[in-house]
Amino acid sequence: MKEDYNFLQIEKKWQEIWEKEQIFKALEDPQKTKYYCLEMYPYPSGYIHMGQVRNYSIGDVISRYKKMSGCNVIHPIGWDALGMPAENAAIRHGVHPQKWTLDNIAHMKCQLKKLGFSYDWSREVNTCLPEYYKWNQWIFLKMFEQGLAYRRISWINWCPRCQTVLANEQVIGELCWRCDSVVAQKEMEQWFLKITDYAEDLLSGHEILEKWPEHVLLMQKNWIGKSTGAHTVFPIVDSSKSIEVFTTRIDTIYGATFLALSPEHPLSRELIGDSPQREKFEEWIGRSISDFRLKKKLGTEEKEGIDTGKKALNPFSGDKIPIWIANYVLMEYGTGAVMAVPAHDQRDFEFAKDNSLSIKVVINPENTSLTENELEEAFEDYGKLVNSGPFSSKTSEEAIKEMAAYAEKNGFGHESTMYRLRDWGISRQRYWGTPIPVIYCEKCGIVGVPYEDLPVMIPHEVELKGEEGSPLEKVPSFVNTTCPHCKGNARRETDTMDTFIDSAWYYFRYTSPHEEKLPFDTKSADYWLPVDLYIGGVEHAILHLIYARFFTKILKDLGFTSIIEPFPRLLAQGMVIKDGAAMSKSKGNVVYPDDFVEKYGADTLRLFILFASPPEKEFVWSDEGVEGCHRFLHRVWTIVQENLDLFNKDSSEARRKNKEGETITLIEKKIHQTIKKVSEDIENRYHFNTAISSIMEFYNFIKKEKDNLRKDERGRSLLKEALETLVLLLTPFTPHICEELWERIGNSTYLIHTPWPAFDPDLAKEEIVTIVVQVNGKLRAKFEAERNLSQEEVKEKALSLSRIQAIVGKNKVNKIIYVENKLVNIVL
RNA sequence: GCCGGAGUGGCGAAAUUGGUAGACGCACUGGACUCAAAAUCCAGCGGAGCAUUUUGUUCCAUGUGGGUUCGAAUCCCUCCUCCGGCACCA
Repeated sequence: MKEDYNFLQIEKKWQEIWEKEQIFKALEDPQKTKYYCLEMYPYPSGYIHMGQVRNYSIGDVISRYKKMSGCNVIHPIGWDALGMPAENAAIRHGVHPQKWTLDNIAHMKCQLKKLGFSYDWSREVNTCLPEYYKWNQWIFLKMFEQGLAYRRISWINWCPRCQTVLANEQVIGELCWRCDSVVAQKEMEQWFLKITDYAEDLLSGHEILEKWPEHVLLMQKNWIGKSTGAHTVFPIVDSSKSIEVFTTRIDTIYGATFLALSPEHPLSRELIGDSPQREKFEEWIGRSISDFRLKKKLGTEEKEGIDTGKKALNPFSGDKIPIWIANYVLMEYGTGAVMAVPAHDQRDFEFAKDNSLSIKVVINPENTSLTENELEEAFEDYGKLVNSGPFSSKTSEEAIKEMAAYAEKNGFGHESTMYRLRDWGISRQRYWGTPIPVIYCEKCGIVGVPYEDLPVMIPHEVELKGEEGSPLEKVPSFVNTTCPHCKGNARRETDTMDTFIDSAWYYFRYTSPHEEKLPFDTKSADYWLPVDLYIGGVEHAILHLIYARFFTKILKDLGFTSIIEPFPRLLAQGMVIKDGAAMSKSKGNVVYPDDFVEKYGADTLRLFILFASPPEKEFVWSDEGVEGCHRFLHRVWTIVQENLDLFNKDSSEARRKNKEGETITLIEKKIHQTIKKVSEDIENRYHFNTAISSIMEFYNFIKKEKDNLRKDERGRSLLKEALETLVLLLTPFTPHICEELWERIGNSTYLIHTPWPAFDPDLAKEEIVTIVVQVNGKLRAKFEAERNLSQEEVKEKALSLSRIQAIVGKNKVNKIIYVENKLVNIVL
């Protein structure tokens, strides 16, 4: 009796069974090879979007494949549940952030379950629960003890109308996201994590990450931005003070015609001193700093400066050079002061031209000499030194080494390394985040909350209006506390942590999600970690992935883990595109998965997403493609249904071996070739699109051969084997339909516990190969030949072909190129 | 500006190590089934030409122009377009 493919019913049925039987529960088992498959956990925005469906479908293929291949797989999921959108919802709709978040999680959990992902839900992690964020606080305190968490004044975005700090993401084109006021820059005391201490580790760790996409490593490398050079001290004339600069081009130091300080440089104000134009200077410096902080303007802003009237002594040349304050010098890189070499640095060149400062050539290109008057732009390449005292005529490379050594010997400089990486500012004046566990006491200063008092709970009762600073400041019961040391009155820190902290270590928590004494159990973490495959959007290439690597290194230094890199293998998936743009609410081109699950089923949606393009590429959504995949699943369903009788009759006779003397049939070959191809595509390349296409080819082949095969006993047995293989190979992609068919053909095991089919390399080999015959590189003929025929035989055969003879004719054969089992190229 | 990545039929793509360009799917066209339609099944499907009863066969085609090679979508150089990252980092 033929039955229709009722996907809705089938998917519901198996999802319930899987859940009831808890077949995806991961247990530590030292006997088995573990496999940790991790996908980036979602923010509970309300709906699972297509990007996440793609992310999780990829992970599910790998997880299911690895399980069938005998690995002990951990495949967890959780919620990145703290963050701004919950607060915005509260401000706009008056719903409490916690309720909003938990409701969203409940809904999205349903969505994920309807897609049939093989998650171990017993390990679900939710970062907005005290059981989780308690450990953010715990780790923070450990870092605070080590001096890795510290407080300092820094610049933040400030909305003058709302009277509040804005995160960078809340500044939209220099305007406040809420009230459209122009955002100002303001200095505030903030908490920082000393990620810069780990700059070198983060960089050298790349060596282990050979299986990361190169462009991601490159982005991180640029972000860390290591450069080597030298520090040099320029004494200020008629003063006991001096100015230190960092340069990568100490070879150009004889060409330094002025120093430029950042307006924020501690000496700037002092150097202006009692200058007659002091007031103008003060105004300019104030304006310059905040202008300058508006990131958008960086690089486009006109270079401006003020002459302090003071001079500094170039320790190499003995020249007295003017000290300027210039808006193009960054305070937070290097020393906040630069030696300006207009002839060999384009920025200095422009500044010198605008301010009529002198220009001095000290590097010449090979075989040319430059003159100051003719320079139209700075010559920035390496070359040969001139006008550089004892270093003249050396090459830049030589001079860089020797001059740094000279400076060191004479006590005014030394070789040094700089990074662009900045310390991680984690303070947020926000409600829906992890409270920073610190208490301010007038007597005792900054005191960490004692471990036994953790967690510092996010207070439930709070007024969220989106105005005036941190919401927690206005909760007296939260703010007012006692000092753990002196028991006197004290004030609690009201800033909360950046939510990137939560995601910096959640994959540790998955390994022991119910651990109560520590953030995670070290033994469990040692068993499961590192993550064998981490899959996620390429948009997290820098921030999240650097923070997670940083936290792992800290946890290692604290002795809680032995791993040095959390994610040895990263699969950065491409974006989901529709109508030429990334799917996003603001673009209005979002397609929600639910409608498709309803209409075609989860299996179809998953198959389509995986089939459309390889994971690292962009995925272009098209409504029509879905139909094709749905049709394919229908066909698979039908062909198995039509041949159910095979499985009833001789179910005792499992896969049979070929008897002596029986030739290997095409269908056998196809079975083994397909298993090989699909396994390799999943295992080595993660190219699911080609894996699926070869399953489709396999189906087409079965379809064509089935009537023939049914004619004799051997054929029937092979057809049966082919159909079984078809179901097994499809399982990681479309698990529900496969589970149903697997049951219908008489199996009682879950597919996840069924071994992935193995291929026989001998059977997968082609015995007859097509040899291509080219003449002068152009395809002229083909013939079939036995595999591994000798070179002579193949050449002879190729030359004997009548077509080839006609073409070759009387021409002289120069040489013949031979590629084994592939081609012959006759060169005339 | 600097650093990456990509560009292949009408569309998504394939070609894994330099060796048959376009697998697989979508769309489209024709046919079968049907009173009819949908669904399904079968066949065709880069362009141009020649020949022809089909089987054939030639030329052109992987953004542009060059190069290396017996042979290039693949390697090298030029330019164009699109995407991503960084962006006064001394």
